[in-house]
Amino acid sequence: MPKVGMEPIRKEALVRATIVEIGRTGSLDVTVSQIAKRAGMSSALAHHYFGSKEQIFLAAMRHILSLYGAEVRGALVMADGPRDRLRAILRASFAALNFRREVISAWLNFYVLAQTVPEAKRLLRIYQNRLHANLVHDLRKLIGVRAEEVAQGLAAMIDGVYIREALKDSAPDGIAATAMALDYLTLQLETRA
Amino acid sequence: MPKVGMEPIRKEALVRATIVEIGRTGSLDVTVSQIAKRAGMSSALAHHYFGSKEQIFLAAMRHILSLYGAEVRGALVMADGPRDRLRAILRASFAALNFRREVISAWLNFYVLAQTVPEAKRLLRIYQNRLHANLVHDLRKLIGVRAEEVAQGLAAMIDGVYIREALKDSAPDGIAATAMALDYLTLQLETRA
Amino acid sequence: MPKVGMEPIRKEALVRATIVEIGRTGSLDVTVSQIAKRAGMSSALAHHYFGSKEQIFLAAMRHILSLYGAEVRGALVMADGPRDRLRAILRASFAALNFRREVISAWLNFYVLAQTVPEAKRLLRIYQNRLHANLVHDLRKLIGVRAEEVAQGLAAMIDGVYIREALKDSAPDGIAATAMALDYLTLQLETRA
Amino acid sequence: MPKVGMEPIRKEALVRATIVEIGRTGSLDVTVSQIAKRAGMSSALAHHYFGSKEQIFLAAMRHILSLYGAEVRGALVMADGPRDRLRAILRASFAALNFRREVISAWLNFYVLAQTVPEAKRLLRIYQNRLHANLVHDLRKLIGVRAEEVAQGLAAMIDGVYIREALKDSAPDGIAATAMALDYLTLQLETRA
DNA sequence: AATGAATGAGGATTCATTCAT
DNA sequence: GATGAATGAATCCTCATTCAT
Repeated sequence: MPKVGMEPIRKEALVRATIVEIGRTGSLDVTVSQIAKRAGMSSALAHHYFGSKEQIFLAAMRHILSLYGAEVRGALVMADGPRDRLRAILRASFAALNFRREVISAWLNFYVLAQTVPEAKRLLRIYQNRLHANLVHDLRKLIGVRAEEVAQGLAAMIDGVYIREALKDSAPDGIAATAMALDYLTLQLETRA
Repeated sequence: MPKVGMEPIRKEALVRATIVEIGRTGSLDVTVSQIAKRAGMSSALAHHYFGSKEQIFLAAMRHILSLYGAEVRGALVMADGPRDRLRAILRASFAALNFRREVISAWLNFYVLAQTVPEAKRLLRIYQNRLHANLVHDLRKLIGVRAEEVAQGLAAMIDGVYIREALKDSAPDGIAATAMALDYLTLQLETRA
Repeated sequence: MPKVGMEPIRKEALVRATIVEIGRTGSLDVTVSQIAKRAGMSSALAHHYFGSKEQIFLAAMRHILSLYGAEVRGALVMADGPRDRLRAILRASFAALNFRREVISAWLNFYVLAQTVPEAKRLLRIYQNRLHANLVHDLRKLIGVRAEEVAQGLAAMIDGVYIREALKDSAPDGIAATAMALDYLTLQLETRA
Repeated sequence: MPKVGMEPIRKEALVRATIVEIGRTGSLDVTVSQIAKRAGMSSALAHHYFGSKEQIFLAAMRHILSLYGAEVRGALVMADGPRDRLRAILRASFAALNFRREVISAWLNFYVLAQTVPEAKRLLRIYQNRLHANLVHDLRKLIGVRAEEVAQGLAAMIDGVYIREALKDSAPDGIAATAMALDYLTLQLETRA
């Protein structure tokens, strides 16, 4: 019997390495060799498991999106009531696991990837739709018809904070980011409710 | 007779072509040949004028940033009072000239470029600082110490709207974008003033 | 219980698969993995049994040559007299078993292989020599000294018909091919005898 | 003004080098680098002029086919009457320019290429059709309805002689080859006319 | 000023082959 | 016997950049 069961291990290592490398260089101009090397294997093996560089990138995207999704779901479990749930979503968006240098850089680059690769666009849209649905779901109970536009505003603010973070030299500050989004939310609820 | 004074003409053609090509492909993976071809000249000439691909990109950035700067300055000239000036800045941000498909795509990609190329980062920071200074200048008169954070929020929202636009299939909607930012501003002024 | 006696079974499966794959792609650019997959095993096992890709190809050649040899011998058994024997050889050359798409393509490619691999050249020469000997053996009885050149002509015609078949879209027509060769033979015998 | 007019020179050098390399290795497993090196340039330049390896091969085919065509046309110019013309075609087929080691090897490999590359198949078919048309044209005047099958036989013999030449160690013998084909022709004409 | 010519460096991908289990 | 794991070595192709004219 052969050595077996390496596939998931290798794939995960490659996905992590991809995110690290994209974060490190700040761009998608990362070679498969670099990724493979950081993941501790040959580039040939990386191709063996993923078939192409594009698939590696997409797997990395899925990983990041699922991390984010898990964070949000986890936060919602413990939230009580629409107001609390909305706060939970915003907090999760800037939680330490997602709001890291490399992950932020990866997000930015995935937006670029989505311009070229349809599957990347699809994945990013799923994220956007899910976030929007979550926000609207709770906002509706609080501000009715204005839920839609406020959800758009919140989403824009979240993405905007992310992209601006990519320019800063200092470490990402999730607390401040959360505060800013919460402030916008509070304002809307107080005034329009 | 040698052609004289071609330099600025050639350079501008290349800058325009660069923005178009980045917008078309949605990435910085644009070859100098593509750019040069679209600008109606050989790639050798492009190098002759700019020295390197990086310089071409930077010139394109400067162009876009100066377009934006001009739009804002133009809007401010006709504005009267801090409230009106703030509105003018937001309107200028989503004015038809800046809020075009290609330009939006270029912005997104310049954020990526800034991760790698120091000069690109510097240029983008100048834009951010100027915007921030403009916003704070007028906000301070209206909401005092809270000016800083509201300026951050507005800037994040502007960038967020831009980046999200890159994912949409429909044409950019400057009116809706402006409305969203104005709404945020109004809310802040009404509540915190 | 260890599986015993698998070797000949595996080897034959690989040989058949090799011919099929060469026929399918029409070239020697066939990967060991493709061959192994079609033969229902891993490429590692293919190497285990044959040692190298080259050996797999050579085994396939031997197989095809022995198929041809068997066909000819079978035909000769039932032939009576030199004239009849010559006709039998020609008929066997275009018999259904040999004159199939894949086998024809394999022949063509084995001629190419023989340019590079000495053993392949040796095998092909054995085929040529045997055919020549067979033809001359009987021709001598009929046309004496002219046997040599007529044997050359017949052999060339056979190979020519094969190679030209590789270009056709329609299925190989053994009947027509046989008729053409027989016609040449008859002509020689009638005129020169 | 730039250095100019190199394209045809480079292209021809590459075509020649391709034929030499295919002849030398006896297969299509020739790298673009090998070809380019022999042609005295970088592989990048080879790609610049031809776009792809496949196009280089096709150009080499066209070259060989046009050489052959020219040889035949040249021979026909001086031929008088159908019998003479047929002899001229056969002689041209084995004339020194075509019946060289490398060219023979190239022919063999082009038959292989035609299995995979449609354009190669098309080119080879053009050659076959032209040869067939030429032969039939003159045969018809001499043997009427039997022209078709005799043309097939002659064509098969020509190709067969070529392919068998690829196996020999000694230098190609155009005289003997021509004699063999002429003999077949003569026989047909004498008997069936 | 302008460009065709030319290349070095690099990158994605493939594949025969080996190895550990 | 059998195979998943793993890689080194190629190979095609691209591209920024330089140069001669």
